[in-house]
Amino acid sequence: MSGNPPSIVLLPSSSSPSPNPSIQTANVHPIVRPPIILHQQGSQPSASSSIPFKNVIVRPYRDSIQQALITTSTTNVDVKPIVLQSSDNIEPHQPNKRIALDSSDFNNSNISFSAVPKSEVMTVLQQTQPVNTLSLAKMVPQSPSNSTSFSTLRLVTPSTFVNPSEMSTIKTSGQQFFLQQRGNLVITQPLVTLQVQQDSNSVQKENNSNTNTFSTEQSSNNTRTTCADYLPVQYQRKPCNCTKSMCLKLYCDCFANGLNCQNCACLNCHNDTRHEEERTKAIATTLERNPNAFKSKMYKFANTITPQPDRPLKGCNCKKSSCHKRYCECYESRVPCTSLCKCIGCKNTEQSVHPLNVGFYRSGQPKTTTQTPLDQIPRTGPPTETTIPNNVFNMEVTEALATCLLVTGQQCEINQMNELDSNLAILKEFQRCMHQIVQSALGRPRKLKKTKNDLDYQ
DNA sequence: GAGTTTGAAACT
DNA sequence: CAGTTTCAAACTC
Repeated sequence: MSGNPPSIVLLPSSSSPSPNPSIQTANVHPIVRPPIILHQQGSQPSASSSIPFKNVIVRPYRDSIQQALITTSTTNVDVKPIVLQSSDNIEPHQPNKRIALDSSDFNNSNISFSAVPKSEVMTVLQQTQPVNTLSLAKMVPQSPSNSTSFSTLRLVTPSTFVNPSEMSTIKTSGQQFFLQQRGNLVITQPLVTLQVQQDSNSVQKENNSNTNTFSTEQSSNNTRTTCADYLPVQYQRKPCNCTKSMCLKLYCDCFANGLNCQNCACLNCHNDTRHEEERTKAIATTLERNPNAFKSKMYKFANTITPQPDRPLKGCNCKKSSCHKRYCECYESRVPCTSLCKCIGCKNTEQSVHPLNVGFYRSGQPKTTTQTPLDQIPRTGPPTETTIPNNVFNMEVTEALATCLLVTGQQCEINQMNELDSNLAILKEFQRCMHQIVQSALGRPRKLKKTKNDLDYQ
């Protein structure tokens, strides 16, 4: 990912003298996690209102965070209010647009941030029942004329359970955020979304306004999120490491999958919202050259007896790997090579990947493989009318399932549902997904209406 | 962690 | 279309 050093600094353990007595120190175990934007706006700001919402995205990096930890552990840091750049750089709320800021964006602002007392953080947490959210800080407009409208800055964290007793608070200092917490550090993801609202009560209002929006579909009004945003870190796609392609070639997995780079270690990345125009051009160029680009090259449902629309568009061309290394795209996709392949000495046959892609796992599970519990479900024998095919629970299906469940859980949180109802909603969503997966795997038409079985759960 | 190998994508 | 180069990831040491 391209960009500047982080705007967020994580206070290290108690070995560092705290510059401010109110700042607690903590033993920090940085876990870089993907960003999640939980907050959703159900209503558009009125035209007359002046910037009712502002989204601020700060992009720290793992290495830089760790470096900052080292630095701040030995240095006294002057704590001053953090200063955002002029509001020109913080665009009015646009539900589907993110604004990426880096540390340089925080100069000469008319907005500053101050920490929220823990008691207030707790109060709001109790209001919103956030299992996945954490930390609030108040945004204090520097201009006295604006000071009447005290604003809330909400820091949204990954979908990790957060014990309220391990709460983080935000401290600001010059161009840095200080995030600190008792216990393990939670807010360490490379992309931290700060949502700024003008009205301190609007968190509550906003949640209330969303009570009717419970759905696994994301509203078009919502802050832009991707499926990957919601996935637990172990299921996230791999970050790319591109150095020369600007992530605008098919060399880049992110680009090839039609995704913006996120949490990547790439250099000079143009595969992001800041370079949308360039990215669009690159996509057009790539499609011109290869109309099948951005489509799955391998079939998703191997071994099915019914024709699949995602049969491989091309085969592999392996010469030395016997199609038994991840160099081989067929092997990587856990599907046997087909007549479309031009491979030499292929050992990635129908038998070798069946059942349960035994060869794949036994030949040494790659360290980066994102195997899910669902991948481990034994699946043997050819598919029949009543048995689902092998490989149904591939990564895409698993990710989609996990995403649906996470979205459901987050909607429950937003709607302030109690634990029991939340669990029930998630279970129902799981049932719905499983039913759809099985139906799809059996090649049956997608169910449009709920069955009696579905209704029994309600 | 550095260097090598590999095969897909890009280029000529 | 074929050959070559570039690229990023996988792999090895």
